[in-house]
Amino acid sequence: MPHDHCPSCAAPDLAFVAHDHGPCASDALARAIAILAAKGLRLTPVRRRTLEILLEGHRALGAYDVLSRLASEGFGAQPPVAYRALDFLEEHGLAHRIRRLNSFTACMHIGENHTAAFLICRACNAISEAPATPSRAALDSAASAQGFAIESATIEALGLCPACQRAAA
Amino acid sequence: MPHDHCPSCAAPDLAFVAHDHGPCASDALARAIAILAAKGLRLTPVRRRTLEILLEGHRALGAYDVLSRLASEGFGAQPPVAYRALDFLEEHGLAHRIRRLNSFTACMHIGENHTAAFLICRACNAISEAPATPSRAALDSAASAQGFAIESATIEALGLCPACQRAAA
DNA sequence: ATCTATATGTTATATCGTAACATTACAAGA
DNA sequence: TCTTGTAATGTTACGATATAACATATAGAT
Repeated sequence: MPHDHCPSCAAPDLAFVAHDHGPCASDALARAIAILAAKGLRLTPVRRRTLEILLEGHRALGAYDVLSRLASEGFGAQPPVAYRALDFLEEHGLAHRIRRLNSFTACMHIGENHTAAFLICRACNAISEAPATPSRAALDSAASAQGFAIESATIEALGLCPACQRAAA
Repeated sequence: MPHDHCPSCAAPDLAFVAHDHGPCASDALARAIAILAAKGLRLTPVRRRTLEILLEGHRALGAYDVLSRLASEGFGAQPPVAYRALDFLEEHGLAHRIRRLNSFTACMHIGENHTAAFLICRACNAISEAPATPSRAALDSAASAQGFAIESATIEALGLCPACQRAAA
């Protein structure tokens, strides 16, 4: 369900475009709070901080990167601390796992019911969450041709963002 | 480039269908030999055996699974032995990496120039290589809307194959 | 205030993957 | 045939990613 009243839905993904990132982050955080409240789930300090860390940029962070940030801020220092927070965020649609990088990124379309496709720049590591509806529909159709029932889909592309293409040329 | 003269191109993927698997494997091996010969590359004993192991079924094997098989047959017993063979096969289109499972599966469409989509049954672990052309086209179009140049795509779906859906019902 | 479910923290270990370097086999030219 | 450069295989050692199992603490309900 796209929100046409909000900037992040109307506009294409800004990951590859210079922009004021503050609103991206604060908007996402506000949505996260609303969604968890609606579901009766708790955005505890570790979880909130983990989400904020992911929201610092359009990139993916490994669990151990997140962990060292958390540890330096007084949270637990062992892997399950990070994995649990990240898994919670992913389970409730606030973050995504980037399989290609064994890492995690904040969801930029919180609250929209979506399959995400990720464009991963191999040069600058920026990650854009692209509209995946058509791609997902095509995948659904290939799956039903074999009688396969999809429960979750992973769609990721590795390549070069516009700026890094120019830099490489 | 589909081969309409060969069974594996004309027919839909057989992973979820009971079938005589012998031809799948021997056909794939024959194609692998032809392709490597054409490129002047060597299908050495480890590489060949690794491919044969992957070709034993429509499923994915972890690098360490492959490694223990290789080791038990007198090949080296250290991880790089398996990873090198697997990476070689992937690089030349004879095998695919399944990101979702951190594992590898034989390519069932060797020699066809394709982006693969994988249907992964979470109950029986069978893996089907589905036609991904439409899905990939949609992804390309989402990428170019952001000026992103895709170099490689990962399209995977987790769910239930027909037989396991019936078993679950 | 107590109870219960949830969340956080720990130790320990499993699993996946690669860097660096020594040794062996191979193919191509002298 | 013999050298010789290159590719392939093997090793040790380690780094990176992830989870099992269990102890402690906290929030919210009664």
